[in-house]
Amino acid sequence: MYEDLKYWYLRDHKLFRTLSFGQIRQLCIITGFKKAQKGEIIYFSSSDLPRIFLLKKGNIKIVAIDEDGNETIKDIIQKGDLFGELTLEADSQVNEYAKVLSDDVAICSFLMSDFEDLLLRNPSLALSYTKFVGLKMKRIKNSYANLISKDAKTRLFQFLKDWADQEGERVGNKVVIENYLTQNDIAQIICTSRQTATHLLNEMETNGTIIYSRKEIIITDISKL
Amino acid sequence: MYEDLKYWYLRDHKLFRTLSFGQIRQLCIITGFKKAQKGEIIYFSSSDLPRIFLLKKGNIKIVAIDEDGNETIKDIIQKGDLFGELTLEADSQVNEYAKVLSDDVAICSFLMSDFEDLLLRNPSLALSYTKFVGLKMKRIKNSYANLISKDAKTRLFQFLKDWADQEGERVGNKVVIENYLTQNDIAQIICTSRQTATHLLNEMETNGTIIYSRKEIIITDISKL
DNA sequence: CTTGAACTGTAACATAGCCGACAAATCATT
DNA sequence: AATGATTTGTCGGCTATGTTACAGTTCAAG
Repeated sequence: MYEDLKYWYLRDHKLFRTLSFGQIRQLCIITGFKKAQKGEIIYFSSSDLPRIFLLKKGNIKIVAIDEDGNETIKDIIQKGDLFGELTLEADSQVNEYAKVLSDDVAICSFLMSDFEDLLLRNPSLALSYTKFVGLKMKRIKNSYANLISKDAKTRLFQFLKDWADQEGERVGNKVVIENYLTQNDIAQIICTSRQTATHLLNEMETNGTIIYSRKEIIITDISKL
Repeated sequence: MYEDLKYWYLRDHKLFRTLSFGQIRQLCIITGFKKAQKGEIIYFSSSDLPRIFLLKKGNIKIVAIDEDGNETIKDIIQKGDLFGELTLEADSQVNEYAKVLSDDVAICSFLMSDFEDLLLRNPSLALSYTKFVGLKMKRIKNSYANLISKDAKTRLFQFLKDWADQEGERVGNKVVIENYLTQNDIAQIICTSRQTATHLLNEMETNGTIIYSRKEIIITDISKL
């Protein structure tokens, strides 16, 4: 594999910026690299050694399947995000897979054990990582709090706002979001039925709050939510 | 303050067991210690320096108040748990307080900045701590997943099961739990109205699944849920 | 033993949103 | 252009649960 590329990818991530180039080189922990196309499904085989992944390009969704076969969207991972067992604790019984949402995707990965070694040798990185995991936790807490106490409409609003913040292209008060999700995906994310999501989106469209298409979503005035 | 007591309290916590007595002594980060009685409310004043707390004795609940004045139970903290800003990231805008549930309570606390220093000097502790936060996250994820996909009855069952696991005194298939929660508390934890909780508890009592009183809850046969 | 506050019990009513069912539109593939 | 698969639109009935409202119980404190 291209040695320089490895380092570049790691340095690029905000978590690793504190490390010197020498340190990264010396530690050199990347062991896997993968490209995939839209719709492709990536399994986390539990038999395999536990890994941490870094999404370099594109978007994927993490889907969990429970005992009854119901699918839930656990997470939407965006460019630059780390994912996988961030808790550094292998957890075999969970049944999850990742599905590629964008046109294509680049993922690199490293072994959890290697990463642990790295953390042990770099306390400041360990601290950053702890904060990173903490931040992730805070986000999850927040979004769940929303799910529970608010109704479907508010949840959709909140979701659109978040999405716009993270990925939207803002022009004045107008925000354009590239829409790589189906209405069903959106429904699953905000935890409602597909029908309700459809209904609410159409309502917003007739209100003039958004312009919806399969390619993109335009929020006509973000300041009005 | 009693120097020995400090060390003892820290060593006692599973997170700190990896440290030698010398290390703890040398680092010595405990700065606060507090006792409180049932019903007392402990505010986390945001003006104060950010701290991490360790509950040595008793139970408390963390309650958050949102913009509309609604109260939600964020967490139930039990003996031996760490709480406060576990993410090591001060977060001022959250409006939370802690209320003492058990007869009395002992809490010790240390400054977040001191703890950070400790982590920086003890990478293996940092790693343990990360895993600890991760575990906490996993628990939260699970309980929220429950809240969302299951109905109130299932949620109550799950809650009772968890509670029994954590604190129940098991005699054969019978489990006795010391009940320091009101039905309203339970309702808030499983995210339903007080009335529904009451109704479900009574239903379980007439079924013979549980024997409920304000002092204790007896699950007649844990194996049947 | 009394009194007030905090809990617990019960009922009637309203409703958000789930579900099933099907039609229409859009997209990908040959 | 044709065909099948996926996604979106729409409707009505149904159920779990929130809400409002009030009465009965328990408990602590004087």
